[in-house]
Formats: sequence, structure tokens, C-alpha cells
Amino acid sequence: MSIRVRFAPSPTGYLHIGAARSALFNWLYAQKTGGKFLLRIEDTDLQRSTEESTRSIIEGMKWLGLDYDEEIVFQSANADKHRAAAYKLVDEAKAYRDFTPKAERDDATVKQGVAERARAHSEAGTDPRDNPYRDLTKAESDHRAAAGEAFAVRLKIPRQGKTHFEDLVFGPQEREYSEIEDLVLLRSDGHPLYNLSVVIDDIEMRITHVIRGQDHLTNTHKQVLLYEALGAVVPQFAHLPLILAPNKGKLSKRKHGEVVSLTTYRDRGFVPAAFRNFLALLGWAPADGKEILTLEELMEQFSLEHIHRSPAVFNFQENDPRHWTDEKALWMNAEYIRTMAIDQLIPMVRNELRANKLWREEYDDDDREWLVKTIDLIRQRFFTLKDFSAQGRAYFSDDFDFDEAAVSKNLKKDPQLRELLPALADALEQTDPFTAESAEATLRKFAEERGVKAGLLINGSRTMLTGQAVGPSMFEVFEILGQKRSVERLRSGVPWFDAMNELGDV
RNA sequence: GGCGCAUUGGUGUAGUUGGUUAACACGCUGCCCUCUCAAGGCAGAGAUCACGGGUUCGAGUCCCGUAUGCGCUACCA
Repeated sequence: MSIRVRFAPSPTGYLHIGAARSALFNWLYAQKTGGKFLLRIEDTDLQRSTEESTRSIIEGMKWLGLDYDEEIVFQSANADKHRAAAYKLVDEAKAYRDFTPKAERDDATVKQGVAERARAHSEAGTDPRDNPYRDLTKAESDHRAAAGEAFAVRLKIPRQGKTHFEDLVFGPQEREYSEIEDLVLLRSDGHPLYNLSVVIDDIEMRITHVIRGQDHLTNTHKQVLLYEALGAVVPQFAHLPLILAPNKGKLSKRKHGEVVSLTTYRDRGFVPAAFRNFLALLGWAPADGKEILTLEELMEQFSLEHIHRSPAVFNFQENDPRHWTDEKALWMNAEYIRTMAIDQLIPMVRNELRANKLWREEYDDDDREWLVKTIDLIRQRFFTLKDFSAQGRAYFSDDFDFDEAAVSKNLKKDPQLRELLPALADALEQTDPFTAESAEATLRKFAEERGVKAGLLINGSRTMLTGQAVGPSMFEVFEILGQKRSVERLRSGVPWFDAMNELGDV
């Protein structure tokens, strides 16, 4: 039987990076085994589910390159099937109607309430399965239901025994029945609940391997019981270690904001392949230890056996813009930007420049060669795609900002530059042909004649031409920018020095 | 409270059946290169493998306990 896996997010917000990793692992497993990767949107919580969230999930997956097979399944569309299955279990006496009135719960304190109730049970030694309706006669139950009394449907967990299943990551798992409450399958308003819905849908979709977050590990026992009650084959399970915040707490939007959202990485200039590569290394490592892996290598090397069991900390520093996300992710992105095939990089740069009105159609045409050369030159020290429009702006537009620190370090520091730079412009204007080599020869000769260090002129030029204190080899920059623009920008320097004199800070 | 899972340098990980100085990547420090900053090269700091007991000639690797963290324990997903 061929392998079928699925990613089943609930559309209650942006795509969380933990969820994105689950999607990735499922996808990789399908690719590796020649199986199918399906997408199911678990939108049964109508209050919290939004279409916008569904869109963002699909977008995020597309961005990561995770294409799914077959049609998307919307869980809400299957509610009738879920209900029918629950009623069938009632008929078979594997589930029962619970006529206990629904208890009101306060959303904000549910977690706490649940824990307290559980504590009370364990302290008092009462069995959570004790329920006056559990053993109601069929006639009585049918009668009350027919009379219109509201009821929830609960699965009848046997009194004695235990469940067990083999988790592909966490190994053999066991749980006493006495630790499992008779779980509610259907709410008293007829709404099917999570555990029922997943199981029915997974059966329906013929899922063979359920790969998901570890937060579902203990609940899996309930699901195993359901599969058995339904007479279905229990799939294989593989639970993934959780991704934690730096304080080893839960990584959540409420507390940590946009770092946990996949779209943030797209919006802040990540190369999809880089982020995908980084994500793959959270909780998994290839056998040979190689960390930069192409998609093909990931697909080939991925295996459930190498997923480990301890949670991974996603390392970032809140309130520090320089370390806004995991440094290794940032490093990996830079690595991809400077080493990936330039043809693959260009479309991303094009998007970035377009978004900032820096793109000219000639770049795809007459100026293609120039563009390739320029990108190849500047990408060497960029970390994100954003850098192309920020630090790299001066390469694509005459309208760029000057970095203040660069101006004071490379321009204002030496008053001689006021006169030297325009003079250098004159010399460069006479240089023919104008290439990196000839520009270098001109500049060095000029420096020698004036008795100044070449570095002074080089650094001053860099700031005049690019607005930056750092950047590629200056002579390459001269050539890239061309004679005309280089000369113009060197001459435009005068205002800097005028302003400097007015302020009297020479 | 109960049950479950985890615990290797700051972070991500390797250490498959117990056996030399615990390996790699990111980050950090210094040096080289150099027109700056990266990249690259070289060197280095940083882990008594959570702690305490055992088993053994020998344990990060096996056993027990403790601690800490996380998860689950809903008519949420």
C-alpha cells in the first residue's frame, strides 16, 4: 500500500513555524517514499477559523515549495459523516448519550480549570469515567433522546486494560484506560469534536502515517481507541519534538509576535530554500552531518528515524533588531543568497526591487548582463533579500540615503576630501576606457601625486557613491556604476562639506 | 494532582551494539588577507555529557532515584 500523509492545520491564524515544520516533514516523507501529501484544513471551530488564515496557510506552503496532492479537504464539510459515525457507535453501544447539562467554561481559564478538575479527580480517587448515563439502558436513552432532551455523545472507554501503539519517533507508548476519560465525540449541539473528526477524516483519506507535533502524543491513545471502535486500521504515528522559545517556554504569537509566523520570513527577505533548510534541521539531522542541503538532498536523506525526541529551542532575542530571529537561520539565508544560482536569485531580487520601485524593465533585457554582474557583486555580503533595496539601493537609483556613521567616518573626518574628491572625479573623467583596473590605476596614481593614502580616497568614494561605509571592492563599484555616475556622485559631495563648514565642526 | 516525554558547550545537532584527548554547524575571541565590511584561511575560548546513586575493569551511552522543563489531562484544536 502506498504511503499517504497529511498536514492538517486549523486555520485560526497565520502559519506558525512549528506547523510549517510539520508540513515540511510530512511533505519530505511523502517525497522520499513516493507517497502522497495531502492538505486538510481543520476548520471545525467556526468561531476561530477564518478564510484569511486558510489563505495564509496555503500561501506559506506555496512559498516553502510544499505542493500537495489531490483536493484540499475542508473538515467542516465532513461534519455529517462525523455525526453519522458517532451515532453508529451509539447504536453499537460503543458510545453513549450523556444527558448531563453542558458546563459553562470561561475561555481564559480553561487550561487551569481542566487541570484543577483533573487534580480533584486524582486526589479524591474518583474515576473520571463515572457517569450516570454510561450504563443507561438503550430504551431509556432512546426515549429521552426522542423526547428532545439534549445530549452529548461520549465514547465508552473500557474499565480494564490499556492501549498501546508504536510511535515511530517516541517508541512504544502505553496508557491505562483508567487515565482516559470517556471522551466527548459530539457536543450537545451536535457539533463533532476534534478527536472524532481527525480520526474519521484520516480514515476517509486513507492516511497511512500521521506525522504531527508532540502535543498530540498522549491524545493519540484516545484516537487509537476510536480507530478500534470504528473497526478501522490504525495508522502509523510519528510525533515531532516541539519548538520552544529561548526561555524554553511555548513559542506563541501572543508572547513572541511575528518571529513565529512563517510569512514574516517571506516578508523580511528570506529565500524559501534557506528557511526550509533551516526548518528541516530543527529536530532532525542528516546522517552525514552536512547541513546545507538542496531540496533533492533533503528528500533523499530524510528519515523518521533521525528525528529526535527532545524539543528544540528557537533562538532569538526579543527587542534586539539585530537578532530578531535565530542567527543560524540568518546565516543560512546569507549563505544561500551568496551561493545559489544567480538565475534563481534574480527573480527574488526583481520582486524586492519592484516592491521598492527600483526595478527597470531593461534589467530583463539590454541591461541583463549589468544586472547579473551587479547582483553577483553585492550579494556577497547581504543577509536578506531586503538588503538589495536597502544597502543596495545606490546601485539601482540615484536617490539613496547616506548612512550617517559612514559620512562622519569616511567623509567628514578628513577636510582635505572636500577638494580631493572632485579632483579625483576629474581624473576619473579622463580615464578611458573606464574599468575596474583603469579606475584603480587612476586612483592610485592620483593618491600618490597628492601624497595621500589610497585608502582615504577609496573609503571616501565608497560613501559618496553608495552612501555606505562598507561594501564590495571599490574599483568594482566604479565599473558597475560606470564613469558618468561615478564622476557625478563624487562631485555631488560638495554639499556635505558645505554643511560641515556651516556647522563649524571641521 | 495524575500520566507521559525530555535533559550533550549560549543555540541547533553527532555521538547506532558501553572502550583512546566528547565531534560538527551557528554564534563568540584573536590573527592572516585587505580599500571598508563580509566571505575565505588559520588559531582559540566555551561541556566534569542536569544532579545523585548504582551495574561494570570501564558509562554521555545500561538501571534506579531526584530536580528542572515541556506536553496531555475540555461539550478547544
